[in-house]
Amino acid sequence: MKKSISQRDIAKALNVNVSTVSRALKGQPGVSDELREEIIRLAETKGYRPNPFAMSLRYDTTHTIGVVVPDMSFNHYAHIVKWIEAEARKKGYMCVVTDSGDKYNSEVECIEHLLNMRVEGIAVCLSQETVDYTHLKQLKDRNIPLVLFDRIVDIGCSMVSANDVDSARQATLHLIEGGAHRIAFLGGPNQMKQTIDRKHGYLEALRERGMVIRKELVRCSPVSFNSGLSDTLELLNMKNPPDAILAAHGLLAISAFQAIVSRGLCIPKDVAIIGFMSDWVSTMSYPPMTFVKQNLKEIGCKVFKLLFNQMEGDESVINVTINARLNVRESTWNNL
Amino acid sequence: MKKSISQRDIAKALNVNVSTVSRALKGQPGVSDELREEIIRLAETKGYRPNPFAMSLRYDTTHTIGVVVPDMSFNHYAHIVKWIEAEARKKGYMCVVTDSGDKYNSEVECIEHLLNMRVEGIAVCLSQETVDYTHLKQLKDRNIPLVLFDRIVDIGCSMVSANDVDSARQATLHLIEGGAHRIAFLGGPNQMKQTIDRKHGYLEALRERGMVIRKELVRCSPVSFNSGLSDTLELLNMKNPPDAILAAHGLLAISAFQAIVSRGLCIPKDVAIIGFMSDWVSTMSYPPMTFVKQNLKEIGCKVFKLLFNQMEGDESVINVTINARLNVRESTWNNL
DNA sequence: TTGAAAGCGTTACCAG
DNA sequence: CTGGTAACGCTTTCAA
Repeated sequence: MKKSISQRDIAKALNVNVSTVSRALKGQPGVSDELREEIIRLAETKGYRPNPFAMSLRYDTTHTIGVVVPDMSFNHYAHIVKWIEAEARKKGYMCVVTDSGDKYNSEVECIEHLLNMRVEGIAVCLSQETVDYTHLKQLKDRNIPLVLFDRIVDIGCSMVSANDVDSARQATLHLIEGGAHRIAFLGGPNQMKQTIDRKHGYLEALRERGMVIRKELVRCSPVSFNSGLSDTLELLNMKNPPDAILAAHGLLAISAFQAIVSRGLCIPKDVAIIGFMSDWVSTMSYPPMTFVKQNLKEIGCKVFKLLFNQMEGDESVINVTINARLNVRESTWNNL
Repeated sequence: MKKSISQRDIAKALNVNVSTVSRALKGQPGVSDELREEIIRLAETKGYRPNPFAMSLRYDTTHTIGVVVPDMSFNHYAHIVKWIEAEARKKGYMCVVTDSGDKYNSEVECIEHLLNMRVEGIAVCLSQETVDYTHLKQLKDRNIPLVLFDRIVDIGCSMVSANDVDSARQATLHLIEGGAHRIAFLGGPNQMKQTIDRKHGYLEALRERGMVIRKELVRCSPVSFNSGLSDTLELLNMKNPPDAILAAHGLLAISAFQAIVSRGLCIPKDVAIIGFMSDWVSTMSYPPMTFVKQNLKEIGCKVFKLLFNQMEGDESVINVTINARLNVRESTWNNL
């Protein structure tokens, strides 16, 4: 790799002092116009770029943020990252993206990796395994801005998430209004606030409508295609199988859908289904799936904004909820 | 942000010289065992981390790579990035991911952004607009390792891509064997090598089987949902509409599929379809879509490996092809 | 208007 | 075995 040219190189070539070059390039007073022009010209022709590492050393600032997501190959997370990165770049920030693979250990490693890099702020979407938050609280002690998003937990830092309780409630109400009597809930591990909230909304709707809550219809397992598949198959094997399913994660929605189809059952006649999931898949399925649509762009932009404010010194802890809303398609009864 | 502690801090606390601390921490000879132990202990309790920026300054090396993709919210690219990042982190490299939004101007900006960051290598998946490669050739002049992937172009650097010609050929042969007589091709802009190659494979198959090549069935437009939709609708409006479609990009496959369905046509009876696309969507569609499956993990890992080798000084230009293969489902005739 | 020097964190080299 | 110092690229303060 060719060595890049420095202010010193320019100074030498022009037989002036580095400090003069620095002033000239920064547009500071104290350089004659002709000399300044000459310096700038040479800098441009030689392709001078300020060395951000020297800058970092000097100012103890890195202009870099870190992001941790559970799985970049899952559209939902990647889509949010896209907008975090876009906003960051607009403000001149680098964005180091890391993938925890939905594992706690790896999440800790990612944070460690980012700390080593001296990022100025970190945005995290928790892994489904995470129940210990010391690696995050540690950030607070070190005064490193932190924003949780999507899968959050209340540890006293800013967060951005969907209105999980209410959107799940709305979805469940929609199923009830369509005539479902035995609505199953498919969620992630029970320690995840996201799962708890969505389950909460589900239960709330049932209570509101005076429906019986059946524990056996509530399945909370690790988020994975296989667990979604087997949970759904078990549900369908019951003496009294559910006539509707609310899947609280995209993967679970996909696997539940396929389980239903594999049984030769008709959607929504035999079993209706609603998923928290992304547009493409829900549009392409047959029948098209009713889904809870989240505004991923808004989430991503807001995450960076909160992070940025914190990095600028704003100490306030803000909890932002981005409204998701139900898009009704044919996997439920869209003729109500 | 709390100032992190440095070797100097440790040295001061222990009343020794920084250079001694440095040696102790690096495990170099020239420090008494007791002193070394004391230094290490203090470093640990104080939470010392080497400052990578000081390191970068010292060695003119950054341990950072950059990635440019057209659209992180599109699963295909995000999935590749996931594995580039994973491999990079394994080797202690930071991975700065940027999203060009499939725009040439933005791609140039991304490269610029990465160069400012002094990344040691860059992996690029070209935007569909890119026809001018000076921003990439410039990297060669500056001796910055470059690997192109997925959407590549031959400018004398290492590349990783799918066997586009042959997989398109295989897909087309499959359509022909299923009885299709008028096979349409849906591709991206004509300057994209990926489109050219896939079209080439398509034409090769037609010629092989002695079929007439109909120019009006070949549609190359910008890659977007809307263009795929309107191109397909126009095809279906023809006096002699196609009885099969080969869609050379995931978005085009999705939009073509929906266009066909919106016309009330039956897949594959009226129109068969094969797409270059990702697993989830093709599994969830009805009927499940026959698709060209790429090994995205292998692509991502290989990209980093090539980049890494170059960063280690390997000058060889390597062109890797990762075999994709046809997964036959019900959007074509899977009973052949 | 310009130059010289110190400092950011680290390492390498040379002296003691 | 340990200390001092220069160097990496840049900015800032002070002196000329």
